[in-house]
Amino acid sequence: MTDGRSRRREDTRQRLFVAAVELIAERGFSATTVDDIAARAGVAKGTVYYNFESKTALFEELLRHGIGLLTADFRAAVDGLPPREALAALVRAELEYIRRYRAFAQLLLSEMWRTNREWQQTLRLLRGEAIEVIAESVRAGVASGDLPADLDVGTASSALFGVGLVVAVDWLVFQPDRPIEDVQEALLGIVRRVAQT
Amino acid sequence: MTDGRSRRREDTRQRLFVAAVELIAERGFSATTVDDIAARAGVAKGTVYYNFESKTALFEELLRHGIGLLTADFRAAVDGLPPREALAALVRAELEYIRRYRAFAQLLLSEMWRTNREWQQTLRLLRGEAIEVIAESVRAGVASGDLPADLDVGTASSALFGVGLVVAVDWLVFQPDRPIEDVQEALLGIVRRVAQT
DNA sequence: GTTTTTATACTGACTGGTCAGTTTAGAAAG
DNA sequence: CTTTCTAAACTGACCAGTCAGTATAAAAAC
Repeated sequence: MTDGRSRRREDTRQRLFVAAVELIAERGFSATTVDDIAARAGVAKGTVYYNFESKTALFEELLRHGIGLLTADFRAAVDGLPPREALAALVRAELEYIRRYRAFAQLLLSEMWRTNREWQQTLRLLRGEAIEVIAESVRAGVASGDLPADLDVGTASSALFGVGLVVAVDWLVFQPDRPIEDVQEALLGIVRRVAQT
Repeated sequence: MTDGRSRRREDTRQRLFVAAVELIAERGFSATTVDDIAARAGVAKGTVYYNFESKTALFEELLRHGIGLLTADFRAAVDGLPPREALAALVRAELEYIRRYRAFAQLLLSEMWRTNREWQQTLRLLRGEAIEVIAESVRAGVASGDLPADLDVGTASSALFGVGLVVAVDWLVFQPDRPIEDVQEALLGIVRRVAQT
């Protein structure tokens, strides 16, 4: 199944993803040209269109791929943990992810709350999947009494997700010298306080 | 001083601001055309260039105008208040602002953490001015012992600013039916807890 | 007060360039 | 002998910015 041909192809697609994510994080989708993406990936323009339907399709697959990884990390992080520990693990996982896929996180932050774009629907769905993992832990915690009973599951989950994203990206952009541990500690401290019953 | 001519011109500029902010919030800067802006403002394309140097210049002035209003609101909100009350007042002011200038808030969220764009410098400066108002209250609170001594002023201030923006815009985009008071209460509750000495 | 002049505000067709996407003939990899 | 990629030319839509000309309000001249 994974013969040399499809591995090679997967490699090319990966290089295109990396090139696209970096450029789009910097300049935004519309300001990034297909020629730029191809050049940075070290590939001919035709190859982009051999591997993807269109520029938009490339971007949508990129979103699917990136958020898919994040969701998987979230699932792995909470696996088997009780609610309060699960929340701490989620914060750690999110920051770790953002540190590793910095450009993708920046791109997400820029596109997440935009309306009226073609991929809006896709993004909304994917966001829902990632947040649902958080929501499961919050829901369990509220049910078991480990978390405040008056906590609104939906709001708390999306707030946790969004706050991690902003604080981490803000740190990456405006105070890149500061060690990530500081940010993680600050965020964990906040979550711990808010989670107090 | 305010003769018919300059009043008319100011009117046109205002209409262009409103049109531009709505379109850019939806589609982003690059995907918004000058023709679109002119059409929505109900003026000819040439008028845009009569009133502004370029598309980018229009956007930069828009940023200045919008963040200027926010900073002024912040100053008015904290005026004379002791630190802890000042923080609550800032949260209220920020949410009130976002409710009123919804599109601008969305635009800010999308463009704030982008790198390598022409207006990046301007935006960074303006962000600094707004956050400095928050920082003054935090600093005073830490000094007087009203706020935890180990609170990092810079991080806390920018986190407060960013969190308000994200939570509010997330609410506007994904749960528009929910009354703003809920969001305000939730946010105030969090800030109160975090601010505990 | 009516006419002429001037300054300011605005118009919209036009231009030069850019960019997504296509096409082609062929090379390289498997 | 098929799949994947290359290189380069090409098309057509779209778009930022320009410019010659028009409209209008106020000031100047009569």
